[in-house]
Amino acid sequence: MSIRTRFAPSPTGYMHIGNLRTALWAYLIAKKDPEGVFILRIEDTDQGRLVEGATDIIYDTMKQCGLSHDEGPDVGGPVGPYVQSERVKSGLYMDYARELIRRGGAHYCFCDEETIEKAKAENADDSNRSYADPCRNLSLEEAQKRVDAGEPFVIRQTIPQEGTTSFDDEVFGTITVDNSTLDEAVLIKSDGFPTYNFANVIDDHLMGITDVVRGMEYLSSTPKYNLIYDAFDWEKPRYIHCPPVMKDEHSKLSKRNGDASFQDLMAKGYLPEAVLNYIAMLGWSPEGNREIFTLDELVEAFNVKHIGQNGAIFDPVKLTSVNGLWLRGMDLDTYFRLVEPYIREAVKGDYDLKKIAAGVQQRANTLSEIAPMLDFYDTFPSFSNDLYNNKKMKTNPEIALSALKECRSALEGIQSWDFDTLHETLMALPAKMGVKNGQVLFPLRIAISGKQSTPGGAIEIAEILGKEETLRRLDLSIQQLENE
RNA sequence: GGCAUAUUGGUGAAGCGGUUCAACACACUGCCCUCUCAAGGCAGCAUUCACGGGUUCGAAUCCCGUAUAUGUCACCA
Repeated sequence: MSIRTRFAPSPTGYMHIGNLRTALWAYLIAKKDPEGVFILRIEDTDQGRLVEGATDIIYDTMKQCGLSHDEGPDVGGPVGPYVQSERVKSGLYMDYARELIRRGGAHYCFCDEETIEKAKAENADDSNRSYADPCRNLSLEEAQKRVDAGEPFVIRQTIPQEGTTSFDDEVFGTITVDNSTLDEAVLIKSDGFPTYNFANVIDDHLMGITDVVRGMEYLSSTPKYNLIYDAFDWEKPRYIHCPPVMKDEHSKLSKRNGDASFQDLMAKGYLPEAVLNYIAMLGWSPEGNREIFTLDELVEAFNVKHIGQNGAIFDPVKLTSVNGLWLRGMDLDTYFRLVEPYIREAVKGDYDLKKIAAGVQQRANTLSEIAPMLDFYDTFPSFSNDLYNNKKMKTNPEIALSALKECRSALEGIQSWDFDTLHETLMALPAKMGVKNGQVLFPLRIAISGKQSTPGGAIEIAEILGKEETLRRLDLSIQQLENE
């Protein structure tokens, strides 16, 4: 049988990195199987927490990442609908809940909040169970009578008082718990909606999910879900519980914290591919030493056995490094197409943007680093002659002035203003003057850019600036030095 | 508090009882290259795997206890 996995977010806000990683892993696990199916299911049973537009963010994010689902609300599929609120309308969960009651796996409960609180308090001292529902002892006939009479009710799971329940998790191994520690949780709320606990199990079964991929916060409730599978006599799925993605040692990434969301990462100039690449490795490690993977390559390399059990701290610095690797690894044409708008942010003038892109490609780790590097093209910044002082280059304003004058006269005579000619002409100067390359080219670079550091050397910048502008700036800088 | 899970350097991590077992990457430091900054190359960076016991000829690797962290105990998912 082919693998079927699902990503089942609830539309309560935007996608944060931990969620995305779960989606990614679920995708990878499905796609590892050539016949595998990846499903998107929207879990919106909590009507109170729905957030306008949240579903679209989910679609957009998945799309940007290339995580395309084979079945889902927008693309359809054989086991729809794929939105839980729509499934509720068919009465499906209620039907299964009644069936569960018949099978002894659930019962009606009429307790109000007050009695629950009281029962909890009474139980607190002598029992591990936080809530033993008094209604579990009602006879079905009596309960049915009260339901028919219109009394408000919920349906709760009935848990055996004795024994243990255990299951195997692909990541955490065999987990065993005492039934006495399990809550008789609500399955159907008083508004008739199923809770996550119930809808999830029913949907996973009905949709033929073979591998349940989800956060490890569900680890302790999984035995309860298995009890439901057993009561229905259904085959249980494989479980892959994922360790959390942490913000720091103590706290998980939260939606509140802006920089943890996918959209914010995009806004900060990261590539979707790089983000995906990086987060795949939060809690998972590939077999060899390779670290850069495309989505398809991740499918190939991914292996559940290498998922770790520890929470992984999201490290923006490492992400930046991975992003830089992606950026530098692109061919110039692709890179240019991607980066042109970012260059345009800073450079309005009529320059060869592709040449500028080439200079920037080896230096920028994120897209948003690009514009600030390029501010000197449009406007020649004012700068202090102090910039010419550089110990390593063995330069100072005095050396700079003589070098600049030499450059000025050499540059003036150049007819065809291209890189090779420029290179040839300028490289001849240090030899002629009997100084080191840096003592000529460093001052030149400062003189025409006005900046301590630039994405490109003197020759590249002069080429891009053009003859007229280069000489203009050079004159200004020479003048500034002479006035000192 | 009960229950569950985990604990390798600043970070992600490899390692799964014994052939350098403490890989690899980020970060950091130094050097090289170099017309700046980057990039790239090279080197350094845990006598030690939370702590304490035990098992074993031999443990980061198995067992027990302690500590710590996270999760869960909702008519939230």
